[in-house]
Amino acid sequence: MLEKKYDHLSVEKGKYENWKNKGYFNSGDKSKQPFCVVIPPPNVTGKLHLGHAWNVAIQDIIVRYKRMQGFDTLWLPGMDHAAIATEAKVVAKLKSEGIDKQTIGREGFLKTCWDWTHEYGGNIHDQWAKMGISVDYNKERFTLDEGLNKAVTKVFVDYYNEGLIYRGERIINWDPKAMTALSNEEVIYKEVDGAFYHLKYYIEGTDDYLDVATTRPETLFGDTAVAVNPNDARYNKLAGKRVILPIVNKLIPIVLDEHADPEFGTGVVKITPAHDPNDFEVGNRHNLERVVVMNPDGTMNEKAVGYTGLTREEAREKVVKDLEEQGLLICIEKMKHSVGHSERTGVMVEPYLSKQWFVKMGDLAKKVLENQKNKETKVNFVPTRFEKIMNHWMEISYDWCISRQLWWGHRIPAWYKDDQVYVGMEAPKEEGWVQDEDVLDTWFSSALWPFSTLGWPDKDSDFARYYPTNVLVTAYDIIFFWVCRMTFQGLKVTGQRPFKDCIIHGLIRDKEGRKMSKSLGNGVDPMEMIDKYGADALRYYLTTSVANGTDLRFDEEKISATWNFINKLWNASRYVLMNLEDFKEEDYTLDNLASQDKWILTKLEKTIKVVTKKMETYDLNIVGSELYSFIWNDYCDAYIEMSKFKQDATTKSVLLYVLTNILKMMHPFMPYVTEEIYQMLPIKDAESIMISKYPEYNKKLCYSEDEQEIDDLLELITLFRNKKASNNVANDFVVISNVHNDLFNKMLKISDKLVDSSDYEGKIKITFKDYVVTICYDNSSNLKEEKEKLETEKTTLISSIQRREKLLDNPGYVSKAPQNIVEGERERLKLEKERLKVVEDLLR
RNA sequence: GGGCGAUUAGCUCAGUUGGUUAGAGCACCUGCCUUACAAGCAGGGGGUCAUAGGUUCGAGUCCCAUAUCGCCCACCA
Repeated sequence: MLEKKYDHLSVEKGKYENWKNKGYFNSGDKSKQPFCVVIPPPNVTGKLHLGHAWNVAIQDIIVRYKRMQGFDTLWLPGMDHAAIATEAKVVAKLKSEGIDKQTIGREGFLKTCWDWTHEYGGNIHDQWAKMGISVDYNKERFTLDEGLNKAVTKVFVDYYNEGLIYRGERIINWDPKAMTALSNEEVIYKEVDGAFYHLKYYIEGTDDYLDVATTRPETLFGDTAVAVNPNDARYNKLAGKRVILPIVNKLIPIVLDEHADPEFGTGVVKITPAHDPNDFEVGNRHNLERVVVMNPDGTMNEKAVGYTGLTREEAREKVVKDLEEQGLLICIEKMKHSVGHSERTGVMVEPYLSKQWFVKMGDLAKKVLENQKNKETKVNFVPTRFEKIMNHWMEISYDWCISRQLWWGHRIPAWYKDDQVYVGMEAPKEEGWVQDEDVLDTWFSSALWPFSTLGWPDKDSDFARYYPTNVLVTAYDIIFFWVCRMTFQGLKVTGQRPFKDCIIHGLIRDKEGRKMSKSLGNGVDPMEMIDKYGADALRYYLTTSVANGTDLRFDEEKISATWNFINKLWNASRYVLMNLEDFKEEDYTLDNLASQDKWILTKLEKTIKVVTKKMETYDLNIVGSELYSFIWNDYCDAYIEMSKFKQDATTKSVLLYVLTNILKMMHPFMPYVTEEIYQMLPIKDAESIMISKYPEYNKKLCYSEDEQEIDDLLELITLFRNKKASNNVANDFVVISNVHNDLFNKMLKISDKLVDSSDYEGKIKITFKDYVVTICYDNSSNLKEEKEKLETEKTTLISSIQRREKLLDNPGYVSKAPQNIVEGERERLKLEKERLKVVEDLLR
């Protein structure tokens, strides 16, 4: 016997370990169709937040559903070494112990990283277990494990040999705190208060100067020209002349270049090729020298004579002050402009000339765009609008800077000796070769995740069976970082898309709609919610509250409401089990079905049909509401109530049959509570609901006539209760009824109140279709009130009838609208006219 | 500057290829401890679907414009 109240703590205890030990999570049954999902690997040193909980809940629902449908499901778990994120944490930790990364050296540092990996990886396992996710731990991977390392290296080497990876000196985004290059995606632009510093660049041999406006005066040590637009009549005649670079007092040329916008600033722009991507291009066009004026840590280098060693910020202050003293500062114009910041360390990114490794994106991106035109082979985004995000990225794609000046990651498989470069799977045999110090962008390895984890490039691995994967689930903010890159890597390396469907969910926000963040302190720990309401409630709440692709405002009250829903299911099960105490397998029968039995079976089948359809399109929120209303309204409020008046073997069998199907459909959402109840059923088709068979729509169990009959009775019951309540009918009443249905009388508790006629003055006449039920009661004081209500009803009816008549008189409507719609309209008109007649009679 | 999304009940959100009287949860009002559940039951109130046009027999849904909010991308010397 179940406890009176659902207790999530006891229900969820021990089940996960049991499932895991029984091997239910494992893949590999070759007799079945494969279905594969790879988990978006969380950062190994991270802590799962609500977004992760949401993400894995969606995947687990899909995977459990497919597993119950008889697929050989492989949900592959794993974690990401998260190069820069982890390294930053380890560096900070070491620093707090007074240790510098350089002191312990590469080897010592990596050991610390691995220690952390093992420690934190365990935390993530614990959190996954609490969420109840059915991943195949036998297949777990880590982005830095041996197999993945091999895949990463192979892709690098192959690309290099094909000319798709090259090493070059370019302006890249430099993080002066982490002291590494970044990709464009790792830069976040923020509006900051800045200023235009107007400086005097005197023209050689004259007393005239050019007003050069810059936001970064400290970079003037790297200026190698000033540019004006060739069509700018104010300045173009100055081409070929030279100006005196302030402070440095060096002569630099005035060049004509389209980059200078006459409309912007003063129309004169200083060119610093080593510290600005646009200036770099200008420098290339005019063969200008590139002068790097900063050290990797963001301090000024020896080129900034007199400023060497100062930080960027200190240098700016001093430069401005010195310029002012020398009379070279015209003015400071305050303005707002957007400045790139490092996603990880938060510091201002320095555009920096540096030798790095790049992936040539042009052809790779084109391949994706081409493939997206093919319906059979494209990545299907859910919702579809997110495909545009990927396509846009492919259209504007620039070469991807993949080298990072870090230690924690995949070391670049390149070796140098004098001027020679060697790229290969193994180090060169001869003496004197030195390996590149850098590692790869963490996204380079995660881009290979859908196939590297399956054993690629080994031919006889899981790769052959499970690739391409079926579904990838991720939030929209990861499309640029990950989805785009997996797609082009998959297409290039394997010749196929990495996944067929890509489900995009939104971000979790707080109740006010703000993004959850550490700095705001508005984050919610999913584990706390699980302790409080259970994983089942959290999972259902997260996955059924909003449509795909939209953000979710976290609302604890809704989890609480979900808990109530589970409690409802729990108590319904409790009722069923109470009724089935002595029930045996041989008692089970679906013969001699009464109308209400047929009714609930029909509603069940309809629910199975829509649920299955919506599961296939990943509309989990619709599945959720369908199940909710079926369970609560149809099964609990109606069928269970009706079952109390007919407690034969058929009723018990139907109660059990429907409950079993409910539990199965709910199981992907609420694995724990459904398993708990399933285990107590007197008849079951599997040793665990996890591996039981998912319901299939069965048309044979649909009885539309009985469905209609009970629908009508329920409608009539509601009308009856409504009228009775709104007219304050006490217990002293009798009923004249033409509804000769015992169930109806019992539901309304009027079996002993039925009469053929009555002397009571109070009469409420309820009509619905052919049913006429009159409540007769002794309460003359209510007569006036009742009359008013009838008047209101009459007015409403008349206007509604007029509306319908007008509609049905419209030849366009009758000829063009679908037949069944028009028929329905006629039917309702007929009912309303009949009711109007009744109301008018009563008012007479 | 380009793009995307949102705008529906007091709040948070659904709303399928256009087709009954636009739904749910929470909140609210009324009455009930009816032996599955008071974290419940029964009944109820509450919306000119942001605004203005258009297409259509018919628009929350499709098209155009506008407003407000949010996000993404690009530029910002």
